[in-house]
Amino acid sequence: MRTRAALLRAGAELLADRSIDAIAISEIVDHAGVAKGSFFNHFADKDDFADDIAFGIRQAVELRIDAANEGVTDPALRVARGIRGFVEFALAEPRDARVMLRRASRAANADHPLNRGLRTDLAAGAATGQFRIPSIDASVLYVIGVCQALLAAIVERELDRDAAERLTREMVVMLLGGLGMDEDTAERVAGQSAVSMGS
Amino acid sequence: MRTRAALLRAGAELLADRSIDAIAISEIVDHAGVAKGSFFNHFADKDDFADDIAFGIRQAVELRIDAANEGVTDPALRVARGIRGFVEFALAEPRDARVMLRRASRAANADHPLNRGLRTDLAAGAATGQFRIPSIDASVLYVIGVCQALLAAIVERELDRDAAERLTREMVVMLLGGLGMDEDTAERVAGQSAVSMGS
DNA sequence: TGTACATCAGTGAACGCGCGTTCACTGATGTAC
DNA sequence: TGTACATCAGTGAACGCGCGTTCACTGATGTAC
Repeated sequence: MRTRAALLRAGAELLADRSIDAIAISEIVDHAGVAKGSFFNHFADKDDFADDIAFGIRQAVELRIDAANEGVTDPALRVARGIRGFVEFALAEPRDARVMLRRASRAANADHPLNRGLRTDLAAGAATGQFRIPSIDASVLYVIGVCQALLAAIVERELDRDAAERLTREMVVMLLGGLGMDEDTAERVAGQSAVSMGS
Repeated sequence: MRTRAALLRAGAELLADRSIDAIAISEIVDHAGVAKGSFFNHFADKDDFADDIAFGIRQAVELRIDAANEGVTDPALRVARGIRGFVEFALAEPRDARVMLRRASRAANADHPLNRGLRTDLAAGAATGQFRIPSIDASVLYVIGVCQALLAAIVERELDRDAAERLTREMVVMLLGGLGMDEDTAERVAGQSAVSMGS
């Protein structure tokens, strides 16, 4: 299965800059260093191929988010660390992050599986009163928007870890402020979520 | 120039659903009801064509935003009404809004001309103390993110004016909260920006 | 261990369709006199 | 006003390249005996 893996890797690299429709299969196989016919041993067509890549990326992201939030119960901290999980992913796999952002419109709908945890956290925080939000639906959308803008800035500006860390902290403070937390608490939670990141 | 206009209109319709690379020139001219050769009387190639469409859309958006903020000086109200301007655009020209969002990654960089006014407003609000923000740069990004998520929800869910109005108000309240305004003031500003919208 | 055979990922030449692009031509509109 | 000519947007048939897709073949690996 080395061929399949090489194709997926090549595809992810090319998809970071262009849509699948702008990429020829010849380019993909050239980039992967395999024969053209091999492509069709593994994928029905280009769309199937792109879907497989997107699926793999989504799995990798979910892994990071879940790892970031393991054992954490406080809703505000969970939201903050969820954002951190995305940022970690963007720093570790910038090409994959670009592919994810390119396809983001589909993930932006508030019912997407990736957002089920977020919805739960926001509802929990609203229930305890630490979040004061106009509606769960709007707040899910709100968090997604802030998170996407943050990730887009990190990958497009190619920020290093320090710069990304700084920007993330600033964005998380504003994010939590918008969820109704006072400034001091927001700062504290943002700080807490930061110290637990690996360097 | 009826032919050129027909091509641009057809292109905008097709670009709402697919990237330019996934659209054949034959499709565009069929959709526009003109001869294939005519395409090359007006555009050098597909990318040139797509750029022209994007330029036209950006002009239309700028018109709406400028109109929304004419004579308004209060920074918070300007930001809120700027968002309203985008929402108005999304409601009036949903196809164009989809094209804009599809190309949004380019507009997401905080120095984009569309964002020059936003940056000024945020700096002004920070200066008067009505905004308490960690940095201008991060807050520009923050507003862009919230606005894009809002627009994406409106056009993807095909919300009607009432539903869009409700969601917009909720998002603007959270947005202003994140910029450091207290909840009551944020509610008041969101309300003020709403009443001045046309029905 | 050695031999014969089966399997199947991988190969790359070949094919033919559909695409972007060209171009000789048409016909409507404007202009000179 | 009428005539002759120039201009140029618009046309659609034609072309040929590059693409997605196919397929007969190769060679490595596994299995039976």
